[in-house]
Amino acid sequence: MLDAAVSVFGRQGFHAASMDDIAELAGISKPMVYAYLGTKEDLFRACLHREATRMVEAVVGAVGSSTRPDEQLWNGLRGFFSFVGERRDGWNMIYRQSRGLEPFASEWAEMRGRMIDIVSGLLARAVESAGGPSGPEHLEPVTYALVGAAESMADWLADRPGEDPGRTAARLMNFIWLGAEDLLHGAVWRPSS
Amino acid sequence: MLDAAVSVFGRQGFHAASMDDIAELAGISKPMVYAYLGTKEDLFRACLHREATRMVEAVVGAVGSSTRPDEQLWNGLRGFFSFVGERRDGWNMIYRQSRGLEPFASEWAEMRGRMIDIVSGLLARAVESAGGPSGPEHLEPVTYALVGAAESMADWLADRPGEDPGRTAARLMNFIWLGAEDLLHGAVWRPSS
DNA sequence: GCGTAACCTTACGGGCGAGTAGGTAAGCTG
DNA sequence: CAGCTTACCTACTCGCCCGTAAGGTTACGC
Repeated sequence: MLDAAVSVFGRQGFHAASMDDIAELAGISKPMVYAYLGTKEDLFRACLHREATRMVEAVVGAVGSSTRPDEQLWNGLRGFFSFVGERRDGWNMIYRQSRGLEPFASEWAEMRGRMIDIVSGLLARAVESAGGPSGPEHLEPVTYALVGAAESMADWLADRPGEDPGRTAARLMNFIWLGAEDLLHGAVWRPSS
Repeated sequence: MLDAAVSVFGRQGFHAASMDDIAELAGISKPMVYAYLGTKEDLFRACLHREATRMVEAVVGAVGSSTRPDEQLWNGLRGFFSFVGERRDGWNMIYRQSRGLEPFASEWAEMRGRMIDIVSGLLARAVESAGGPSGPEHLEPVTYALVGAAESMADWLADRPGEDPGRTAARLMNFIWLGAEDLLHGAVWRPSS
């Protein structure tokens, strides 16, 4: 039943989706939806919460307890891309439909903040183990860049059913890590003039 | 008048925004809005088109005709972040409100595709001038990663009025280029096992 | 056979907002 | 000044869709 809601919301968005559509897809009638899950807003919130939690769990679970920072990142990315590959609708809902929608902005920001924190902590440990120079305020924007890159590639992946999530993760990993490695050791790019 | 619409749409989203709100903010009455710009959908489309065009122009103009690939990328990023810093509402509209909204998905995809093409072409020249190995099908996903990273940092920037766009561009440039440079010369990261 | 309770339906109220009809007032034209 | 055009507004219609009230169906106790 939440699945039906996620599917409809993911495809149509909060406003365009009607409760009748959701009820129909779930194979029940509208008052049942209200009986079980309350208003449309409650329903959307519940869906978003569930999908976001699953996503975070997928990533955290994949990162696991491996030791080397690059391996942690690699595992996390694979977990993330697998999640997106498997749960298209959930991803649509989180990434394409919840962002900037006023009643849910705080929920969304909180869950994305959790994601940022995970990655940020991961990077911090990487910096530490490499003895690099960056303080936390250098780290935060870089974390956003990394997460954004992953999201964008996930979206690319979501529209290409033939692609292998692992392969996509490897591509991104190359891009990130070969850059990050230089950065971790203090290399700096500067404009020429 | 389009400015008013962009502002309201950017903050509220297509559905939550009412034509009365827009008319009021523009200082005219609703029938005027309809007379000049047609239906709500037309209006949204016009706004999106204008803002996206301005954004692309800002980037293309900033890339200019400089020669070195890293300089081109650097200039393009500065143009992009300046745009976002200056035209908050436009950015909100493009990035937070148009994505995945069914009636506008094709418009959005087209304009983002243009952005992707620009960056992709830029990368292709960089690869060529470095004599690197990557074919175009390796290039496309990397372009998505790069664009996604820029978008995410732009969003980070949009919520932090104190930040300097140039500084943000430099951060991203470091992250991207020090990674890209390795890649351009054929370096590859691999999982350990 | 009749109450009744759990469960689900159809079918409606009501509000909100897109889009419009029709009116007002001011500027030309003769 | 009469007649026409332009520019704009107030005030309405109408449809959509959230949320609910009222009614039907099955299962069980007595």
